[in-house]
Amino acid sequence: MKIGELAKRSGLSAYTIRYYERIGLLPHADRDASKQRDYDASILVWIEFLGRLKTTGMPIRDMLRYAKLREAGAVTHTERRELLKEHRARVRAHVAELQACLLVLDTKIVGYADLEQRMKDHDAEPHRRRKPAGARDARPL
Amino acid sequence: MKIGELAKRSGLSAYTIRYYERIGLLPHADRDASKQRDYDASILVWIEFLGRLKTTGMPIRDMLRYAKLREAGAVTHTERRELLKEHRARVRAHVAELQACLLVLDTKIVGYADLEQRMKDHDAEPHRRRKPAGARDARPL
DNA sequence: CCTTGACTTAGAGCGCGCTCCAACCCCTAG
DNA sequence: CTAGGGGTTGGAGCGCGCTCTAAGTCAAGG
Repeated sequence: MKIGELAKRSGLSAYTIRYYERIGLLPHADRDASKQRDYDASILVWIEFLGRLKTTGMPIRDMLRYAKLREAGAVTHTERRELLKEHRARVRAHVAELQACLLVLDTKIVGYADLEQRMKDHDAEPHRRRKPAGARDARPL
Repeated sequence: MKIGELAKRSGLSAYTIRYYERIGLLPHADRDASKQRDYDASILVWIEFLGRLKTTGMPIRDMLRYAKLREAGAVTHTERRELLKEHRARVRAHVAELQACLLVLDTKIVGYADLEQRMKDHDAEPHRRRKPAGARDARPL
């Protein structure tokens, strides 16, 4: 597989693939007779995994650490596992943070909806306070 | 409150506060007699909210849109609400993506743990395959 | 009075992660 | 034979979000 096809299949641009190779994120690809990169399909698995690390916010320099360990072979399993565990902890913390922000966002959005409702009420019947007492409010539970 | 104190209280640097004012994320602060920014504590609420937008990955140009609407007053409530709803949808999608990645990470981490276990077993008793049949494996459910 | 230090401005610089360019090479189809 | 469309390289450029610098003003404390 040449770089153009790998680009299509992986979703990365050819520019990015070459860049990743330059910095060491992708292993130096074998070249064919005319010095063009010739990829094995197995590289896709690695690229996909890199994508997940990226999605979860891992900076390139850390992916690089992981890539180096990977290239160093089986003796680095423990180290890689520790690296991933630390990363996972950070991602979990980040997800929790996002969920907290989502609650705030919900509150804010509901707040705007309320304000609009009140403005409509005000336009329609300026002397009532807040909502008109409707049937749906009769039993607040 | 002067910029130095606001920096401490908000967690932003004074540089960043000035930068935010320059680009319009923070309203132009009133200046005291000697032309120094003099803040009201209420600005902290806005900065905190900006922080949540940032945490949730909103780019500055979108925060700017929101800030402009805010300055335009109550007539923009609906628009602001829509903006936040769209943002919320993106954040929710991102959280879902992260959670999917976390599952992959979990699998990967367990995989490394298994490999290590097998290597130990192999060192100890090279002729057995995989795990020694222990009590905890007797009923796989 | 003079120093200290926090403040002011416009603008330069930085780290990240690409993205693209220039100039060249090589293979294939018409 | 030649045009087109891929590939190669090193290095420049970009968009983002700050971060810092230079040169200056100002107010309070010793």
